[in-house]
Amino acid sequence: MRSPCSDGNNLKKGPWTPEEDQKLMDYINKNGHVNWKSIPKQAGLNRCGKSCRLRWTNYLRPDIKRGHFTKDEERIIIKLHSVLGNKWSRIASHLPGRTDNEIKNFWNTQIRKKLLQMGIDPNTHKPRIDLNQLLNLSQLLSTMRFANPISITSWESNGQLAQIQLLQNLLQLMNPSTTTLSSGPQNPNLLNLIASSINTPHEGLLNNPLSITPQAEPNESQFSIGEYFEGGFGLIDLETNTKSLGSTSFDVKAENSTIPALVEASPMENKSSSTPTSHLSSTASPADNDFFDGWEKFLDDGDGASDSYWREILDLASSSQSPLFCKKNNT
DNA sequence: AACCTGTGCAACCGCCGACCA
DNA sequence: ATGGTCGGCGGTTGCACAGGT
Repeated sequence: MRSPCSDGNNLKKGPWTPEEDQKLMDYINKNGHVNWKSIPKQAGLNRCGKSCRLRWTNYLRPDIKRGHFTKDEERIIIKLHSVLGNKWSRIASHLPGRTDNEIKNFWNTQIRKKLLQMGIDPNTHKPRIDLNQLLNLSQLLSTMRFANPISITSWESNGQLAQIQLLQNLLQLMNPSTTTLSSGPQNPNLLNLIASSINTPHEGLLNNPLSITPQAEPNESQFSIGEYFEGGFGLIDLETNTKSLGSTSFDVKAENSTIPALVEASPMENKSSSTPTSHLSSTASPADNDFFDGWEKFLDDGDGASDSYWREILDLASSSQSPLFCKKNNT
């Protein structure tokens, strides 16, 4: 049985007038709201109960805090969203005076946009990687540079950017229209390998505890720094693009951290964004081997003239101490 | 001045789970 | 056990407004 709001009766819809607001406020202030369905009739409103409830909870409630979101609120929202996903009411429960609707709107109109501009997938809270971005590695490096400037700087000073450039060239060869690689360039294994390779082994996953205050449900209140960065750049100041590892709301105990794992920005992955899923670990996975197996197959399928050239590159990659390929060495 | 486009936000819709008879 | 009702939630829509052409 559908709610009367959806039926073809003569109940009013659309924006509320000041008179309607006053009627609803007067009634609820006097009688409270036990049964929303009965409220419209008793308050003299030609609205459905659902509409009244929405108007009250999102607008008329006396404890609603209106106005712009503060920086702290913004950080909390991003942080909680990285853990909870689109659970707006749960997020709102951590922000006194803010409604789920308000937070949802704020996310969709502002935070989401900012994250996208920063190259961060707002669903996964990770750098967005698609083929175009892979082919434009400078953008990727720019994202990584602010995520972990020390690491990137050391790469540059070690001349390892040349190897990154090499990787870029490799990727360019994986154009779907020309490659015979069965798994294809969008293979998550490839992207994961690249991402995991970028995490230098000496930095590793720290798994230092990171607590959120006030305490909430266990899965909301505690997660590791590794999960945090996998979960997103929650504490990055969106205005300045600088990391802010201390705030009034979060007690961040670990500052030294790994570069966030990179993932493929695909709709399928976004489906599972509400819970932090397992991503790249510091140990190589079979997926890594699949990547190299794929390359070997690619080489085998190629013409003989270029074989030695590509095999040389692959050997170099396999034996390199470069962070880019360290996972292969770990196997 | 008129039109177009983008943005922000209030409100609605449809689904789901809890509760109850 | 079942079906109806209700409240809550997340996704989506539509409107008002601002800024640009």
